[in-house]
Amino acid sequence: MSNACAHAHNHDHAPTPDARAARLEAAQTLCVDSGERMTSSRLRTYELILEANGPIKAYDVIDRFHPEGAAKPPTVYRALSFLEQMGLIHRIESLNAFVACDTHDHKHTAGFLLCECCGQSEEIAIPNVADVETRAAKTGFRVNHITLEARGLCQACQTDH
Amino acid sequence: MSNACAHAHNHDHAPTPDARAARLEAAQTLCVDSGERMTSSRLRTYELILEANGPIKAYDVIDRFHPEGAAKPPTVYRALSFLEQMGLIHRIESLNAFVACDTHDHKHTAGFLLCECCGQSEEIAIPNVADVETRAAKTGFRVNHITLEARGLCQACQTDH
DNA sequence: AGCGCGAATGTTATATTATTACATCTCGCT
DNA sequence: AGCGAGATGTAATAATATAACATTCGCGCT
Repeated sequence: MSNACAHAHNHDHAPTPDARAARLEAAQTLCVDSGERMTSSRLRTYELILEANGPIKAYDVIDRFHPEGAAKPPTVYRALSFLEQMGLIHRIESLNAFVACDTHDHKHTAGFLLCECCGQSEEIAIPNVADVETRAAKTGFRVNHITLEARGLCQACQTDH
Repeated sequence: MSNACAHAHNHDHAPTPDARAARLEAAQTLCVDSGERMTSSRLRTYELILEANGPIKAYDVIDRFHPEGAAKPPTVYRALSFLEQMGLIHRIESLNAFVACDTHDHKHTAGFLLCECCGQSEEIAIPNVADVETRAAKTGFRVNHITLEARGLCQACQTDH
């Protein structure tokens, strides 16, 4: 999480331990139901992302992976791609970071409001996906995936300043 | 430019040499009018981006910078930030690449259609900027900048396949 | 239980992308 | 000419991500 400015940033968004446990459980179920394996490195990666208070960098996951020392990068990058494919996490392109999916149905496309001050993110539905597709279709372009990331200031960071 | 598939990709989009010269000229003017200096490394960087047939990576600019050998990274990264601040180029977050701004007024925010096959990009106005801002405002978030990148297949690449 | 297969992981090395830090130079101004 | 701010040069290194190949694991089959 970035910390570009002076004030406190004590507006927490990470799920509570109970909520995390429930999400880990649900993720297990989701994988089993899809015929995929929720292995320990995938679970550990997901856990660290859930614990993070906002988007977290791959190398922060790598560093926190083991109590005694860092994981090897491929371990974590593989888990990240898996979790992304499952829709359990999203990659934030403009931050090179990852955040847990916040919707119940684990859609693979979502928009984000990214606070430039406290680093937290809010997942939003992309308004009018259809308009983007319509515009694209004007030149015959077929859309597979939309990245929408709005940077700015969250309410807490506006009032803190 | 990526080349993920077999077919020809002979659908060129780079500006003609004449058009490039005009754009370089216009960029000079824009800088002078804003009290900025269009120095030789900035100009060379912009030229290489204009010559590219789609988004170009920083290190491709670095490699092509001098006839006899590569530039030093800070030279090019500094020029890239300058050009981006001037609105002459855009950064494509999902590709870690840069593309010349295609609009007359050099707006700092634009959307992109990115072909996953031929690697070319088309700059579009972001549909529904207002909708994003309205949605953001619901939680008190103030938007500074929107990144919109739609990946998919351009018309040429659909028909080629 | 033992076997075989494909998926997942381990391991090492390296590729790619980007920045820091500090010395030096250039240009416009006086 | 001399100053100051902005721009550049230079070396080193940080941060992000993948390639390649060996090994192990889980699971269905016999």
